[in-house]
Amino acid sequence: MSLSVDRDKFQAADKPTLYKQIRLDIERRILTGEWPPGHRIPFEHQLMTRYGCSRMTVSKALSELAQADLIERRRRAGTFVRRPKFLSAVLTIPDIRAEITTLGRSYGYQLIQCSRRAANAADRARLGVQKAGKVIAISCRHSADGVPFAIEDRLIDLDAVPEAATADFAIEPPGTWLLHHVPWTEAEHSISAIVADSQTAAALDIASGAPCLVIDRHTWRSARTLTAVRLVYPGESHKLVARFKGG
Amino acid sequence: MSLSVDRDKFQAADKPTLYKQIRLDIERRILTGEWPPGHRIPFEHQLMTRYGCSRMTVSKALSELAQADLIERRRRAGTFVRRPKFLSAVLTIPDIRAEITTLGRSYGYQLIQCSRRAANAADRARLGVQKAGKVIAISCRHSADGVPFAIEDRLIDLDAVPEAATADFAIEPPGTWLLHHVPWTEAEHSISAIVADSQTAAALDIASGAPCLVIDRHTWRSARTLTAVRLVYPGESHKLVARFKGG
DNA sequence: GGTATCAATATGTCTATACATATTCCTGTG
DNA sequence: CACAGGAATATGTATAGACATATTGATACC
Repeated sequence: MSLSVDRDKFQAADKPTLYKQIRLDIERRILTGEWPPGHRIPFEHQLMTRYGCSRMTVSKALSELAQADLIERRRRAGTFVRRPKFLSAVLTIPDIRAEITTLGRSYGYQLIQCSRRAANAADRARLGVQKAGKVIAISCRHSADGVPFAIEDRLIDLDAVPEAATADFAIEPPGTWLLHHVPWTEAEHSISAIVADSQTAAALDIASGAPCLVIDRHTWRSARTLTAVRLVYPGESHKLVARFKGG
Repeated sequence: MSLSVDRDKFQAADKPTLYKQIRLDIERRILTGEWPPGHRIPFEHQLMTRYGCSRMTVSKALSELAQADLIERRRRAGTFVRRPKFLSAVLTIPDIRAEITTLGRSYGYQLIQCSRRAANAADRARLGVQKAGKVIAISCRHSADGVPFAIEDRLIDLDAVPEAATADFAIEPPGTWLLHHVPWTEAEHSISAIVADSQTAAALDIASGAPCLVIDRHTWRSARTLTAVRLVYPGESHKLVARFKGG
């Protein structure tokens, strides 16, 4: 029986070796905006005199930053801070409201239910937390041009996200609010298919027994659960598309 | 809606330098399941004799894999394939056979139909190619412990993949064969939900009208279509999981 | 002015070597 | 047998040097 031995990779204070110090130093300058996107980072031979080490060492630091997509290295030209990377936007959590409005369609939102309560056993299981705390449970519906687009059933851990108590989910969809107010570090999508029961069918205005695509999303910040949400989409009219490179 | 994963990084194909070849070789073994999670990767000095290079070179390949979280390196103990595979199903091309066998279940495969023909209009539309060429059309079924796992309906462009003419798809599943023989550069997954028609239901041994998860995958090499495949999974037993980081 | 050519230059890869460091394994001791 | 401590070992970091390669920028030529 292990009490969830979770090796905290954020606190794991690596021994500050030289190349790691260099990497962190440059990373800090980028993240604080001291070196904005497009900025040219000092040449390797300048960095080696600055840090008093060999070129291989600064090269190792820069290589890791390049692999993490924070910088871009171009022969002869130099090394540059990358523009806001698309990869993260790509793997980011979609904001349904933005998704619909950017397609030029009108977005509609109805709050079905919103309650605040102490977490019961089912809530704790769904959030994957041990001890009881307060949660907000929300049911709502998104629509595009008046046609139901998705129904959402969400649980927010109020201990992890106390600010959520002040949000008005009758006006702003919880997903949109969270995206704008709460930073997250990890997320997991679990995608499956179901057939609509009568209640779901009524909410989505489809036939009972029609296929639906389900996304169960769990979101964390530093190993702490923030929210769990289930989104149900009419399965014939919606598709998830993922395009990627490999080889 | 889109989970729109577009990892487009300008360049087409990196020059295959030695350390990159090593990295890709190991990556392939991990992703195809040849080296399952927990497997200990050969020691660095073994890899340097295998690839005929210095330890620094294999170390660089391993370091990048470690940064990508595919492997874990432990001093004195060795290097191991990591258990939680990041960005699994949705963002990689899973080898169904490996997927099943690494879970310790027995893999079963039945070729339902395999024909070779000149591409008709429907084939061209599905492959997204203009001119007619030869194609291989395959229908088959995968099962785990004797229970149907997925049905597969695939089209291979023989002009792009002439080696496929020599493969025996009665023995080896086409997905597995392709993964081991044909390098790809881009792929797109389109995920949706359907209800099983009577034929699908019979093939998957589920009730007619039961939900199914569908993956339509299109694979290219340098903008040239290689294959298009539709995989149908029983929707209640199977889930696609995508785990990712953000902020 | 436009263009082909070439040298300069910054990054990219690789080697051989050295020592540091964390773990495991083994061994001697109580 | 338990345990402390040392030897063995695989990875981790760092060095200097060498050559490769892509791209820029200047130069010469038409």
